[in-house]
Parts: sequence; structure tokens; C-alpha cells
Amino acid sequence: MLIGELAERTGVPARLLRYYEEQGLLTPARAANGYRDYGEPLVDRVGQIRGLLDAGLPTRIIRQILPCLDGPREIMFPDATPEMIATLERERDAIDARVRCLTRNRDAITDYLAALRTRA
Amino acid sequence: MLIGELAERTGVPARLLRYYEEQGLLTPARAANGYRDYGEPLVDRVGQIRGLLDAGLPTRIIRQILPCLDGPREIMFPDATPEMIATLERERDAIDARVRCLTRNRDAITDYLAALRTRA
DNA sequence: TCAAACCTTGACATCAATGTGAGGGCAACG
DNA sequence: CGTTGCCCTCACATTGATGTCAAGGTTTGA
Repeated sequence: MLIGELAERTGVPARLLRYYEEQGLLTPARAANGYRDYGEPLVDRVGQIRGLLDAGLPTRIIRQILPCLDGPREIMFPDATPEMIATLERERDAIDARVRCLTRNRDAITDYLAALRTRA
Repeated sequence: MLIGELAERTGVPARLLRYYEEQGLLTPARAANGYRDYGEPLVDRVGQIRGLLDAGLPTRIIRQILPCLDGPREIMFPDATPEMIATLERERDAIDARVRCLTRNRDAITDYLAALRTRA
């Protein structure tokens, strides 16, 4: 699929799809004429990238954790070095901290809304 | 407490504490000489701001949800308009989406690490 | 009283994510 | 053929969060 179609299907501007490629998050094939050629699975991949970006992770981190996100079934551990593992653990813990913070605040907002409602 | 002490206790540079004030997230009192005067509760408040910023929320959003975060006990609903409520609900749902995305990815990383460990 | 260590505001620099436009190739359809 | 609409790369602008520096007032302690 061409970049325009992917952009339309994901809602992500073509400009950003090129940017994500430049950042190493996406590696579409190239047709003979130089056009990018995106496979079907990349639709989900783009969604995943967007979710992580929206959640505040920088592309540098996303690049590091992307290999794990296809499910651990098809692990291709290209000598998973101890530093690599340590990095992943650190990132996972950082993400976990984010989750806890957001959860707490989401619940606070929910409580607030509920309290408002009982007054109304 | 002066800005330097708050910076040291929270680990947030004074520059940012001034920025958060400029963004309406923090409103310290002012001493006679113009120095900012931070009260004890602002230590926690800064932590909360940092968590939300780290989780990817922009200051504009944080400003909107901060009023709810002191616990719904002391709600001072300055005519909580319907638009205000709708905004809060929207933001809460957006945060919830972030939580789900991050949770999914955190678990994926955890699984990946576990799989690596069983091979090692 | 002088110096060091704070504080103030303001301007400018940086980085990542994103927008936007220029200049040009390719493809499909009249 | 030419026009229209996609694609390419390259480059510059912008926004938000942050760093850094300058010029100056305040407080504290030798």
C-alpha cells in the first residue's frame, strides 16, 4: 500500500509516516520507482506508535521497545545483551510509573465528576 | 519556602517552577521583596505535575484537571459549567486510553523479558 | 562594608514532534 | 499529449518543555 492510503487508514499524516521511518520506527519496502510500499501489518504498527507517542514516550524509547511488541512468540534475540535487557527493564518500570500516575489521576477525575453529579 | 528549597526538595529546576507558574499550574505567594513563597503542599503538587508531564500531558490539560486532584472533598465548584464537565470527561477518557495503551505495552515488554529469561 | 549566594525578569538556545512548502518525478486518464 | 494527483527529497517554520545566560536587586555572614 502507498503512503497516502496508509495515512488515510491510520489518520496519521504522510509527513509523520516519513518522519517515523527516519526515526527507525517503520521500515517500508520500496517499489522500483522509489515509492514506499507498506504492508498490512504496518497499519497496527502505526497505531501502536501513535499510542506510545501520545502517552509521552519519545521515538528513541519506542524504537527500543518495538521489537518486543510483536508478541514474544517470534522473538529474534539478536544476542540480547545484558545492557539491552537492563534498558528494557528500566523502560518497563518507567512505563509502569506512568501507568500508576495516570491511573491515580484518572480515578481522581472520576471521583470529582461523581461528586459534582451528586450535588447537581 | 523559597524557590531554591522547593527545587532541591522536588528535584525540579527552579527554571521549571517559574515556567509552571507562568503556565498557571502553580501560584506561590509573594514576599514583600518579590521572592516567591511556596507552601508545604506545593511539594506534592509539583510531584503531581511532574508525573503528568512525564506521562505526556501538556500543561494546558494539566491546568484543567488540577482542580480535581486535591480530592473531591474540598470541591469548590465555581459554577461547574456543562462544558467544563464535558471537557473533564473527555480528558479522563483520553487518559484512560493512555493507561490502556501503556499497560498493554508494559505487559508486552514483561512477557518479552520473561521469554528471554526462559531461553537463557 | 564587601562578597557570596540567593532571588528577580527577560532574552535567546535547544530538542523532539509536527506543519508546510518548494521543486521535481511518475502514473493514470482525458 | 497535457493535466491531475500521487509520490519523492529537502529545507525551513512552529510549538512545548527545557537549558542557559545576562543584568540587576536582596540577604547573609565574614
